[in-house]
Amino acid sequence: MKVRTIAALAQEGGVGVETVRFYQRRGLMPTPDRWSRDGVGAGIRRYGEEDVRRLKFIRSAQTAGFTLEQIKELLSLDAGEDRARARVLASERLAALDRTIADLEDARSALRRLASACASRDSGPCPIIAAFQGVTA
Amino acid sequence: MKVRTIAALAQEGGVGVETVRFYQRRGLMPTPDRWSRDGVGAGIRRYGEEDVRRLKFIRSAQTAGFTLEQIKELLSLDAGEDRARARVLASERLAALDRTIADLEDARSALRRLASACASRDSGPCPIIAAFQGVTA
DNA sequence: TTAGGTTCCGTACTTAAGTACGGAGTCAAT
DNA sequence: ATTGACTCCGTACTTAAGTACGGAACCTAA
Repeated sequence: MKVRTIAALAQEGGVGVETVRFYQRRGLMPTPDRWSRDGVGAGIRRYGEEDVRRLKFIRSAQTAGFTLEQIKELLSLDAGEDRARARVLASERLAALDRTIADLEDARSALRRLASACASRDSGPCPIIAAFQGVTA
Repeated sequence: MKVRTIAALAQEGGVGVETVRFYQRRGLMPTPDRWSRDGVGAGIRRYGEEDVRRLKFIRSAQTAGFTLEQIKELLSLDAGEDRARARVLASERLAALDRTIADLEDARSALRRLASACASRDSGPCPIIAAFQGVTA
């Protein structure tokens, strides 16, 4: 099993070192014991595959719109028995996500209107505010 | 033309009074002159249809992912002549929006996997972290 | 005309998610 | 053994977008 320093872990997870530390403080990532290969001195903390998976999960869950607090709960559920709670969190987020996606799709069509309203020729104002009228979001 | 107080304006725009004030401080909303119907005293500021449209536009543009700073620029473009700049802003945002929507759709399918992975029966842990593996976002 | 609800304004506080800093300890290569 | 990079840790700062507060001015209905 490959071990890595916090910098290598952070890089694999696509975040900065300080962010990993921040997740540790918030209880989302473990703070493994320090150790040195030669057993001399206090050593530094080293990280494994599990930590990489965990870190990547945090990033994906964030993309899904979970807050760090909720992700923390998800991580605890991953190890626990409470499937019902997991389903609740997933389906609530799913519903919110569907709303968000719908809103963004409305926004996209408003932007398309805007782009084409301002496309023809190169002089005079284009009605930016008007391009967004009628968007319910 | 109907005039309204700041509270009525805020309500039509779906925001709080303090938010309207905040937009004024940031230069996104005008701060109309005060006046009283009977001409006595300093009066209060009153708002019209244009302000309502402007406020609603700000909210929609926010949904589209523009920052307040960018929205401020859009508002100035709405009155100006720089169509090219408007197209740049719109198309940049459109590209970002497409990426975001794609990411959210990935997240949605991960959540679906999660929900169904935790659906069957009611005991034992469900692999929350694993349900998100393979999501590029 | 007076009571109460609003408005106005400046200033301060909040939240989420980082980001930065500084000094001391540790590691790896020369 | 030294040097330069990296780690550790506590604390402080940042950013975006609000939210809240408090006192003075203002407006409206009774």
